[in-house]
Amino acid sequence: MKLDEAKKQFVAAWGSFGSNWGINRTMAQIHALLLVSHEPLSADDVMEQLAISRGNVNMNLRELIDWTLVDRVIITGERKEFFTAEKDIWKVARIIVKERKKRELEPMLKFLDSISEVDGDKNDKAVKTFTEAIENIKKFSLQADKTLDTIIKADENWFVGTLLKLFK
Amino acid sequence: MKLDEAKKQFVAAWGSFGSNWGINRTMAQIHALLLVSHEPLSADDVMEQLAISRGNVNMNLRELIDWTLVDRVIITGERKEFFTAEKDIWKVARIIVKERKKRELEPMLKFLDSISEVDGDKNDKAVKTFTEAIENIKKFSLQADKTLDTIIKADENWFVGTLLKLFK
DNA sequence: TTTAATTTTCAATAATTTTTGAAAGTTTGA
DNA sequence: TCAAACTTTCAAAAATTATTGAAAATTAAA
Repeated sequence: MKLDEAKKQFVAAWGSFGSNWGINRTMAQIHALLLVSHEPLSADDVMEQLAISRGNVNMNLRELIDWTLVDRVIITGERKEFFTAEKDIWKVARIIVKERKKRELEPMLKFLDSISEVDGDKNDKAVKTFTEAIENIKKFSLQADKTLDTIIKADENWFVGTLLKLFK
Repeated sequence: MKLDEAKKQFVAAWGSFGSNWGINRTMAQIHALLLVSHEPLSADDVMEQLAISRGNVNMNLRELIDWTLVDRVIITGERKEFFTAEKDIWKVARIIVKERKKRELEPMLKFLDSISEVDGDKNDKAVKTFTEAIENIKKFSLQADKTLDTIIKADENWFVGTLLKLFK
């Protein structure tokens, strides 16, 4: 397969993969494009290669920078800004875990606390089912939170070593 | 807080949580409603409590059953079908992991295999960057696949025991 | 400064996804 | 068998989300 064709397919696949995960398609495509580029790209490069508008590129690049998945780079002698993506996939995974935890899990934990106390007889089956469900979800989420924290802090070697051994 | 109010808030929260994860909001809301119900609900109950149409309820319940998150139950003397959700949150998590792995990770792995060989000089920086990126993503995905398999097979005790200890 | 290059914003528009609801299909009891 | 109860389907409509592109803002060279 030709390099350009393979790149194109990868960008498309990564885009649809991302959109399963609440990340918009274009954002994932730009990320994919930068992941497989051997040199930094300008906004114009991205516009051209993905055939999308300047505004769209700008907004999604900003979002990627916000996630710390992409960095602006200065190229001497160039007026334009250029962009590169973090290439270490373990680091990428840790960044995504960290961001999603912050944006989703932590608010959920806060919310669960806020509804854990309901009026009424604790022996009432309806009340009991509800409070037990919430308690279990809270326990689970706290555990997930801790586990994810450890993963975020861990490096690849820890992962491949300890965890892989554990999961033989 | 009153039980009904707490339930309503939980359903709304679970719905928006779900939609971050590529699960449609209504599907997540129906799941939430069943999670905190002490008795099975009929399609009419769901329609009424969530104020949504019959068709919508039907389609999303079918999807939930397909995911094995919800079961049909027969109530003697009743003509209608009723529905309950799996209440064990660890089991729920394992089901979701399993389904998403099947629907997303496995196709991605297949795809990565299909583009790993590109024409051209292996010393060409562009080719090298691409093949290395794909190889790394493949390695990562294979590792994730294995790890998730172990999690799917594990039970809660294993989780809380071994994994929690590991993650002190 | 001034001006040209570049980036950002955002209202309008387009694309996509979800929901509705009525008609068609199925099941069950009499 | 019939008919009422219930479930499923799916085209059209509504809601949501993403994209465009031109104008405004910013930046940097001269």
